[in-house]
Amino acid sequence: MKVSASKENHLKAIFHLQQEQGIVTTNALAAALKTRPASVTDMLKKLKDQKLLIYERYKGFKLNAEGKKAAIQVIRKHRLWEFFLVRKLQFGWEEVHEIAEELEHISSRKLVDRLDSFLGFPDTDPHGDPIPDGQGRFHTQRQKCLCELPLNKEVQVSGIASQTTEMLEVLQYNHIQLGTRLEVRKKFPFDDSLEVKVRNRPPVTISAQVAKNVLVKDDEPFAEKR
Amino acid sequence: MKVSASKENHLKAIFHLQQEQGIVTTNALAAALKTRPASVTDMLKKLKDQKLLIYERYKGFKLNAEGKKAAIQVIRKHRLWEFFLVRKLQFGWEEVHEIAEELEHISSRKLVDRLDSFLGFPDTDPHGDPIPDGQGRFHTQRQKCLCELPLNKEVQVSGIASQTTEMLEVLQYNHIQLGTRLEVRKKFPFDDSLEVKVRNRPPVTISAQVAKNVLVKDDEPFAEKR
DNA sequence: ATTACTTTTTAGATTTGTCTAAATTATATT
DNA sequence: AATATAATTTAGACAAATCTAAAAAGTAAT
Repeated sequence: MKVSASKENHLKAIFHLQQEQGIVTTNALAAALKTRPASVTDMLKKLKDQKLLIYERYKGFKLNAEGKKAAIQVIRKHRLWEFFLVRKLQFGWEEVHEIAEELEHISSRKLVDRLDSFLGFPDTDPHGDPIPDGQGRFHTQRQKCLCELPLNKEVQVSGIASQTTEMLEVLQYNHIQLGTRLEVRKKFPFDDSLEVKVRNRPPVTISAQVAKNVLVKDDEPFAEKR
Repeated sequence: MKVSASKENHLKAIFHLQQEQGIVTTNALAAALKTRPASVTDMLKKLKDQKLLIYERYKGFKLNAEGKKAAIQVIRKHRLWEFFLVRKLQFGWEEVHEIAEELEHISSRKLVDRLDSFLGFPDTDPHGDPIPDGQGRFHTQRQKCLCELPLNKEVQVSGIASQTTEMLEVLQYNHIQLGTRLEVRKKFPFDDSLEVKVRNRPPVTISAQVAKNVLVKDDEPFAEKR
């Protein structure tokens, strides 16, 4: 049973959404994929027919075991290719997402496994997201986000949750990137913005929207992967 | 102006055919692509509209300068990925064609150039075919085939023209692969089959059909690429 | 040059994935 | 509970790439 590139994109997006929400809605998925609700409905029917999805109309939906397995394989491919692009081809971590969106649809299972081995079985991609192994298991925890951090504790940026160019622009402007050491100095309850102190720099203010997407690891130094 | 994967496949096939024939026919292209003449005609119109093709109905067709440039870029991608798969991911040279057929449609130009650099700017792919550089120039000559070789001259296999599994099966059976040193001992005019002596092995007989697809380089040792 | 054959093209259908606009179902408010 | 609003689905259309069957154009052979 074949899964097209478009279906893979839907599976992946559903997987991510249901991580947060449990059940996924048509509108949310349409927004995530930059497509229309009607198109999502069309696709849902196909995915249901292929028994990858639990879905009843007007009721929301989520992946079943098969669907999750398929989605995780796509995520695995995406993250391995990102790792390859950054570590082997010297791409910047902020420019690999788009290319990996294409590479993730190459179908050969053997290719993915060989690539994994070639890269030394990494467990974290260049944005800090965990890379599932060949059996779909994650070996790394998801990082905490800046907004749920105690004050005045120095941490290190270990991942960026969203990779829109707009987001990355803000981060670059504030000299925050993967590996940056920083601490949260103050929280403003009015808009949940944060005052953040980056080592050796004046403090800057970060909106809640941005903070939500900056993932950090407590303390231990950022290990450069070879 | 976008060129879909299918269009790229057509461009590539036309390029190869016009190397041999100068002008290409609808039936020949349909056969090469395992599609139908009617489908080819449809695609020809699109390629003509995109000004990649010189084409008048019922008259045959060929790529113009733009079309050739586009085709060569696809060939470049295909052969670089094949090289990558064999040299970096330890694939056998007989199994990479299919995967490269997918990888060749990844669009990022930067990716291709970085890959080229990462691989050390190889000029020959694992089947012995020349890899064009970033400007579309070929730096290597096409190899001669076994059937047009003088008798009793030791040469080295530097390429396999066709990669069907059936072909490769015959070669494997006769212990012929990339790098094998051999010489042609005798030609049988009746069916153009050849008696071939592989170094350190008893002589074997090779059909004309197979010989046509075994490409060799005169003498100089097979340089292992790093 | 007329007929027979081959090649190529056209006409019309199909599949996949998308869309808009309208209809339907669910939810929220009074 | 009735109604307004929001979310979702259906209906119908479209573009891309393919197909089959039939028509048209070109080629060859007497």
